[in-house]
Amino acid sequence: MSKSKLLEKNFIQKIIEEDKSSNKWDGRVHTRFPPEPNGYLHIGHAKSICLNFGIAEKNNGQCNLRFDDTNPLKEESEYVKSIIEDVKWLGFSWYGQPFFASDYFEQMYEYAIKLIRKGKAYVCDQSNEEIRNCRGTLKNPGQNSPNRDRSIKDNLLLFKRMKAGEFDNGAKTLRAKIDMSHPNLNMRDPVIYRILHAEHHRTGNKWCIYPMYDWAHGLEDSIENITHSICTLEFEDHRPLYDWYLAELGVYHPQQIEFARLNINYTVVSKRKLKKLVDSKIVDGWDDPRMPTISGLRRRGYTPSSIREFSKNVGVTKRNSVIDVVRLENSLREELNKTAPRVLCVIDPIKIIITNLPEDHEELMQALNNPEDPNSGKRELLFTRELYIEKSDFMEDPPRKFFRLAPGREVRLRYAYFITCNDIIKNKEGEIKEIHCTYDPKSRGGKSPDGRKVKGTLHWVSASNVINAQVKIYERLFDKEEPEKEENLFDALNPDSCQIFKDSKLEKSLQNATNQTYQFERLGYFKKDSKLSHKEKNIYIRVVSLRDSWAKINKR
RNA sequence: UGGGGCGUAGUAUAAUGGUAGUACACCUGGUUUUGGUCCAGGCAGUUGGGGUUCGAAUCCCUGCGCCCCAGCCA
Repeated sequence: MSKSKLLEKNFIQKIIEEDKSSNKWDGRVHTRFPPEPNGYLHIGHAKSICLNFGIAEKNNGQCNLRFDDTNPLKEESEYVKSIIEDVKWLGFSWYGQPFFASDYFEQMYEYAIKLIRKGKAYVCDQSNEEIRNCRGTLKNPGQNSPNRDRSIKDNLLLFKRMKAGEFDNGAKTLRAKIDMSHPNLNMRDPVIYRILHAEHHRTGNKWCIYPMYDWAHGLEDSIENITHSICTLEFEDHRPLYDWYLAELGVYHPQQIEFARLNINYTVVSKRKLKKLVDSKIVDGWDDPRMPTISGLRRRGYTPSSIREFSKNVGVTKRNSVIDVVRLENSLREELNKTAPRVLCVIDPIKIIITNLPEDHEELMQALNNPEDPNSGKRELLFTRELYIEKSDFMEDPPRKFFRLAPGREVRLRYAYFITCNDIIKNKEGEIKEIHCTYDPKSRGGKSPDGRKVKGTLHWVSASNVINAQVKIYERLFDKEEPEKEENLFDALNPDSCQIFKDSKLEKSLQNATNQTYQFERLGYFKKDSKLSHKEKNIYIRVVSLRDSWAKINKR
């Protein structure tokens, strides 16, 4: 708590505190989260959501959820639905009902007429290409449109005819009359309305002219009485235009503040690129557990609180930065370590025969449900002559630092006995079929009365008391640190981002498993894939691995 | 000088002109029936150069580097 408290005062919060003390907005704080419904929300949006809703919460203000749906060509109600679900899931509640920019189309249109009447906007006949050619370059000024000095009367008439649908797509635009030689390209007579004969997901065919972002966004903020309009850095250049429109209209004028968007290594946070992954079927939809979408993280097993904690910890500044993806994973591990019940499961099994045990031997061993939580209680594990352990926990010819089972070596079976490997049974192909061991009856519970120490403790399950399951181990989707920088996104893909184990053996107690996340001891956190599992089939996915210092040593 | 931003350990982020701190990563060691957790310690930083000042990450000057902008996308 104190740790995160220190991190809470970012530069935006400071601005807000200054505004409060100067009573700039009568002490109000009203933010908004304004997604365009053209894709699913991702972890980058989560940061923005946590910022906007968090700032409002912290300052006893409100935050609107507003769909910035001004482009009928890209937007769908499927996305609206998912966005609502995702924001809710993250644990935030917005002010009133969700708002839609499209609900303000009429008002925006009236404001445009007001601007025309003021002589500050004109209908332009130039084509897309002509406008581009006349815009000038970064270093050279642009040229005025031939229609720039059209009379107010003509502009009014033409604009009404645009709205009435008398012109084709792209035939005319409404433009602001600012300055074609302005050093900021956004101020060179920007387009306010374009003609788009397209069906809108909410207004249907009522409109054939649609407002551009710069025009629409400030008005939306103004109409909703927003105080602080928080957006990302690339809109810094648009702020002069945001301010110009609201000032010319003489309407309520919120303050736009820009912050740096979230970047995470080994992942992409671009709706366009994520859509490409979905459309090309490289992933199993927007909610594929490898996707950095909110829905993907949810299916993967991320908790809302771990995402909120992460968002808070990465901070809010104006510098572009790249956050290490392990910080996201760590915030999840930190929570799951405290909450996840432990079980013993073998993902990639190999059989062990305890040769000094009778065939029908059955013995119940006591196991802690969670060593981190003394109130979590105990459960029983069945110990029998035939067991499974993890293939990777045995080596025929182990390196020095391998603490696990090997010929002649003694290890502990968690919550059970010490066992020693005596023999290896192979098939004709030379593959190991079973490992023969003897157990030390005096080491029951995992302690030896003679004080003998063993270095390794292995997880295991009884061969006669298991649940069969399929387990999916996900690795990062990209193996390049900055996949966004790759010329071809697909070149950055990790070919082994999903490994499937079809013959995993789960501890029997999991037959009553709920949808919660369990720790498979020594392996990581796992949960049932609620989308793919059904009664006859168990599919578990690895939510996140445990920290693995052995893997690190082994790599060297 | 087209315009707008940004430069603090490997990464990220703090520090009213007053001891450059924190987290993650990395390295040591301790505890441990999870090579997990936990605990202790270590490594490591103000973009360069000037100036103001008793004192500069912070103020001034001047370099250098990085990001964004020429959609009728948002």
